[in-house]
Amino acid sequence: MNATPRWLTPEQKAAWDSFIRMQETLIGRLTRQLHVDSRMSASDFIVLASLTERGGGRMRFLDLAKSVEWEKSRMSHQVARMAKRGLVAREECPDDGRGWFIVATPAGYRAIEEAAPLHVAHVRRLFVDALSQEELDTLARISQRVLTHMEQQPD
Amino acid sequence: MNATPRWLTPEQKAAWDSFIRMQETLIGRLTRQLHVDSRMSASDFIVLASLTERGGGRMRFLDLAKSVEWEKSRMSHQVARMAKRGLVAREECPDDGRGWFIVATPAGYRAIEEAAPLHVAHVRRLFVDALSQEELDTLARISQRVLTHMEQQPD
DNA sequence: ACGAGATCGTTGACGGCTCATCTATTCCCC
DNA sequence: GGGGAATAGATGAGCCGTCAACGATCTCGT
Repeated sequence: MNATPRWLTPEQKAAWDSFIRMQETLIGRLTRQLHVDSRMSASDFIVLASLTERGGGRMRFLDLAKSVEWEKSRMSHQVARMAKRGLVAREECPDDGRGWFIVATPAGYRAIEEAAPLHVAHVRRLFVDALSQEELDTLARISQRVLTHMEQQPD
Repeated sequence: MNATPRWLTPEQKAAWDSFIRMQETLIGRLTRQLHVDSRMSASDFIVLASLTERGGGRMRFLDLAKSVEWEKSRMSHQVARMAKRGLVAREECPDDGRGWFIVATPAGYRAIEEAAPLHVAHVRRLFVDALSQEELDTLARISQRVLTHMEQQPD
């Protein structure tokens, strides 16, 4: 007895389903809109935003990866693609022969500065405007609770 | 005056950030866990689940796509991959020479039946168990509100 | 000073997603 | 019944993400 039930209750399933549906629809629309507006992927945006805001336009590779919570492999591929398109550049690191600095190029700055206000406008239009400040606070609290809970769980 | 502000308020930004972080972490962990447990992608899972639950194991291609709200191109690629791995098969449609039925193979049934309880267990462990039923209801209501709001917005 | 192990980052293979374009059929209206 | 528009679905290019394996450099104990 007290076995974990095999399925979710209808109420639990309803919550899960609507969360998943909302999240997929919202992320999908924002991603497509970002691409249409700015010819940038969500990954490009996040990397440039973190690099310029939190790193002053210049960060060690792994610090950059940590700042957006990505695995190094993902960041490595991403930086390679962005370097090819001229959004960032790699600079040698004098203190550590293995390492690199990733630098936002002028084109990278231009790209993020043009994209950011448009992106924020869509976030507002599709998400923020749908909810009251109280609902936003509640969602933040719930999200934080799930995050904290996950941190305590293995994998 | 009354111009739309360029950025979000700190409270709005906090809500947005924690939602995004939660959603990415949660989806990422569930996806990886599904692959480890069942050698299946989230897409495989969704398609097989919809096909077997809502379609009795046999559905017209576009009905299947609509049932999971995917574009036909995405579904076409997905079905091609799944067919190659033997999870589904295509059957000709007598009523419409352009169309196909997508059928879950025995291997497909086996795969979803093995994967589903494991997946649900992770959803419970990482998400449902983090929240009270009241919080789940609140999240469902908020998600629904965002969805409804998005439906009224162009693109 | 040297070797084991840790750390920094890259690479290749593979599957997944989007967009644009294409073919084959069916519908419908004259 | 013939021709144009709509519909069903496939295809190819290009980017993105994961996993596993790898080479290069650094660190630290002895």
